[in-house]
Parts: sequence; structure tokens; C-alpha cells
Amino acid sequence: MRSSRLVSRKHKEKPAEAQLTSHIFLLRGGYVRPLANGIYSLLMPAKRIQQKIIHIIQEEMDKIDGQEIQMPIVLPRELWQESGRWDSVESELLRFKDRASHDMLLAMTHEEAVVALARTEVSSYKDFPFMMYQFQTKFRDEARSRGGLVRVREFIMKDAYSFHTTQDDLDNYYDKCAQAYHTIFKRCGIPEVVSIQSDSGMMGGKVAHEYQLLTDSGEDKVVVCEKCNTYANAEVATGIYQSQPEEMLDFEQIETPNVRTIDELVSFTGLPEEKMAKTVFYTTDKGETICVVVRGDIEVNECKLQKIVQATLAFATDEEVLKTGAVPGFACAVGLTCRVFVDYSVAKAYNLICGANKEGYHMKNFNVSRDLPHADIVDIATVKTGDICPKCGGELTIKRGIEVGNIFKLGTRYTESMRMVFTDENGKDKYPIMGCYGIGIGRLLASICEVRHDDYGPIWPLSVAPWQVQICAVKMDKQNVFETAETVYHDLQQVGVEVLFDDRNLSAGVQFADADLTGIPLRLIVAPRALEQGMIEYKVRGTNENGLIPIDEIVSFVQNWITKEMEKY
RNA sequence: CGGAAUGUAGCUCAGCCUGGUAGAGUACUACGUUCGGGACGUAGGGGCCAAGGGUUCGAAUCCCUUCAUUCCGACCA
Repeated sequence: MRSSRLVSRKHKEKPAEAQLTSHIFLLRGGYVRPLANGIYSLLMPAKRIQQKIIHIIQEEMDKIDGQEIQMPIVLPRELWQESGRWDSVESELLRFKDRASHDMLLAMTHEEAVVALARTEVSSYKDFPFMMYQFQTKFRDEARSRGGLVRVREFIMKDAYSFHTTQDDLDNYYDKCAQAYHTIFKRCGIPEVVSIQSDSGMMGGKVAHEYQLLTDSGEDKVVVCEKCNTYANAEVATGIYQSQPEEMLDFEQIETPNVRTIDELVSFTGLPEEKMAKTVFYTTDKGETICVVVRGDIEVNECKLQKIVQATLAFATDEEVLKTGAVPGFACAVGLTCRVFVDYSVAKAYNLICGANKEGYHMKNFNVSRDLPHADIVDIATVKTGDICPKCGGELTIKRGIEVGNIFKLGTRYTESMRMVFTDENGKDKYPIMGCYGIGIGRLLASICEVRHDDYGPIWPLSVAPWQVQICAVKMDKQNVFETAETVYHDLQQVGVEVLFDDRNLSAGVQFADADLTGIPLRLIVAPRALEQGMIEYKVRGTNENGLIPIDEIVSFVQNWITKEMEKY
């Protein structure tokens, strides 16, 4: 490709709307252009990177016996009614009517479609197991897209679905797929992606893992134990909160005028936050008000809590709190008319301070086992840095990550609701057991940029680079530069090397700056100075590696360099 | 869906408070001088000042409404 023909304008300045490094470089380097909120066009450099990523994933999916298929992006309502998701998924699902007024939707994921396909094709246990995958556009009408390609509404996803006759078979395949994922991320140049336990969310199913690229710019919170190398999504992570055993003292009222918050209690009593019981009220979408108690230094994990109560939660209003018998600012879980959930951190602690349900008063020496013996003891704590790892006793830290992929054990969630059955060895009908496995291609592309860049632009790993080699012809108006650059460009293409040829007659500074933004690993500089000695200069992007190569050896040098570099991936 | 900010040239922004012919830098075109890390000079082209309504002799500027974008939350396969 010649730079003079390439439609991919470069910008010197940081675009006003971009904050994230990858977003900035993808816009500045002429990779992507926004068309609407969370909807992007890809220009040729990004399209080529995407193609390389897709090729790597295809190879790894094929190695674990995947068969590539393609399902439609527009699906009829009936299919999603079968699974129940037409009603259970809200505005994130984009619905519309066709000319016959038939309800249609833009697929945000393809479990329904793949089950509809598979159930017409197989009927015997002899047909199992199998895995089908595709690269297909998804549309998710996100409340808030952001960060360039990291979080968009329309994107291409590799989604794979496996079908099994036994749980053991799924478990085995799941592990194989997990391995394939690590290989994929390594080949894409980001081997540091870690797999972590996660919440299965609306997908249903019991076991799920996320593949997180740990980086400060990530939007997910990941709890890490560096001692035992365990990772968990902050939504499901658990810590241990141990308190020193004490003798239970008498539950008694103390006067605390105008002391309402935990902070005020700390300065009023001189005791640490860990000696307080924090009492919080939520109202569910069904209108029930519930009371939850956590230790004063801990935040309520609303994700865990929603799963326990099986409802969506919002903070209760003062009126709703009063109805339960509690007094806002001086609330105590004892003697209320509503359901009460107590976190382990409080259940295991002794002699805490809590409210008295009386304006201006608190209670001291609150002990759950004695004062609230019938409360539900649950895990609803939000893990924070410094908490104790439940596996090894090490210290937990919170890091940020970008979720570049995920895998789920779906079980029979979809095969049952959509009545996909097979006949087993004994002639009995059974539901197949499913797994599903996703990778967001654009997000992966952006993630690579997020961790493989310098101040001047992305540093694409050779395995995904838009081109393998860039030729910068400095002073194209000079005869020997023009001729040599054209010859090298031609010769490299002849042997199958991917080349971007900057044939524009611009100053070297402009060419180099643009080349940095394009991030191609190997740069050849054809310029008068070295040509006088019969040499071409090379430079490796992102390193100090450079040197001079005789003109007639340049093709073999490039081929050898590529072969050697590719060994890393 | 809440809170905040911003919409002026392809891009980054000034002008708005205090109403009076639309600006700069960059990018683009032509010519000349430059030429190994975003050169310089001269001359050009490029705008429904987000949209709609109002106030006014007159609105980019003041008022109202809508829309869009970004940030912080809520939500999120």
C-alpha cells in the first residue's frame, strides 16, 4: 500500500472527545472515525489489524475442533420469546418492526440463534460434542458507551457455542477453550491477560470466567491476591474480616447529639470505623424495603446483595426507612419490621456501636449473635485494598482491567427453554449441555494499543500489525531515492511481505511522526545519506534497535527479521 | 436514567461577559526557499457560529426549547 493513496488522515493534536490512550491514538492515527455515539467506521489500518486478530482466533478455534458459521444479525421476536429474553432484557436490546409490522431485533448475542440452528441439525448422542463459532456484528444499546473502541454499541464479536451430552464433557471442553484463549492473547501480543472468576450475569449458568487485561485505564475492578496469584471480579470477590474476640458487654444506649454518619461517630467516640455497624436501607423494584448491616469500614456490594434478594435495588428514601421502624442517621437493625441482612464482618465482630432508632442516641456493645439472633448472615462486603485473601491469608489489592473475553458454562438454560433435545444411548430424550465463549474484536484491538504504545503512537506486535514493514522514502524527488524505494517496495511484495510505502515527498519529520502513529514494527528508511554507501537504514519500532543493511541484502534481511520476530507470538 | 460541562473551518481553539460585516493555529491548494524527528515566506480556497423559537433596528454573542458530544455516577453479555 502506498501512503499517498491511503485514506487515513493523521492528526497532530489530541481529539477533544478522547481521554483513553487507545482512543486518542486510534483517532490521531487515522484508524477509526465515529459516526454516532458508540458506532465507528474502521479505516484500512484498523481493518487490517482486525483481520489479523480474526485470523489468529480462527486458527485457535479450529484447533479445538470449532466450525466457523455465520448467523444473522437481525432476528425475529419469537426466537427471543422462547428463551424468555424478549421480556427479560430491557432497553439494551434494540427492537424494531419490519414492513409487515413483525417485531424484529438486532442480535446482541446469539444463544437463541445457535440453538435454533443446532436443534434442526442434530438429534442423536452420536452427533455430540460440537462447537460452532462466528465473527458477527452485535448491537447493544448501551446506556453509556465510552473510551473509543473499548466500549461501543456496535461491534464485532467472536462468539462460540459448544454442545455436550454430559457435564464432564463440557468441563473438559471448557478447560480446552480456556487454554485456547490464553494462546490467542499471547499470539496477539498481550500475554499478560489473566483469567478470573466472574459473575455470569444475564447469561445464566453457574461457572464463568473473564479474561482481563490489567491496566489502570480499565473500567472493571479486579481483586488480586499477589501471594497466591488469584484474581476475581470485584462484583463477586470475597475477603475475610476477622475481629479480635472480646467479652460481650451490655447493650446500652449512649447520648450522641447530632452524630449521624460513621465519620462523625469516629470523631465523637474516638473509636475506629471497624468498631461501628453501618446500617443501610434499600428498596427493591418490588417495593420491599430491606435493611443491611456491614462493618463501618466496609461498603455494601450491591451486586452481591441483588443476587441474594433476587431484585434490583435502590437506596430507600427517609419515609421508607421510617416505615420499618428505624430512624435515619440513628438506625439500628434491632426491632425492625423489615427483612435484615447482616454481613459476616459484623456477625464476627464484638461490641460494635450502632444506632438506637432514636434521634440523638446510639447503642454500644452491639453483638449480632446475642442482639439479632435470627438475622440472615450473608456475604455483601465490597472488597478493598488491604483485605485478607480467603484462600491464602495474603493481602488483597484492587486493580483495574479491560475485559477482553469471557467464557461461560451455560448448562441447559437455553436448550431446555428452547426445547432442543437429543436421544441418548438408551433411547431417552435429553437436553444438551452448552458452553459459550466470547471475544470482542474491536475491544481487543484497542486493548493491545492500550498497553503497547509509547508517547508517539501504538507499537503493534508483528502478529497483528497492519503491515509488517514500512518504507519511509526520504526525499522522493531525488532519482536514486525514488528508484531504490520503488524497487525495494516491489521486491518485498514479490516475496509476500506486507509493506506500507510512504511515497509522499514530505519532510522526514512528518514521515517519521506518521510512521510512529501507524506503529508498524519494522521501518526501512531509504534516504540519500545511506544510499551513498549503498545502504538502507532499518529501525525497529519501540526499541533502540537500528542499523544499516546493503541494498541487495534488504529482502533477505526483512524476511529473516520477520521469521525471527514471529517466534515471539 | 441522575449530576456537570461543551457545541464556532477537516482538527485544536479564541471571540460571547459588555449585541454592530467570522478569527487564529494546524490541515488543504499554488509558487519559491528549505530538507534525517511534525520547516519558512507569499498568495489562495474553506463557516446556515448544533437546530428551532424569542428579544432587538441589528444576535455566534442575551432569553427559552430541543438535539448532540464528553466527563462523573446508575446500568452493563
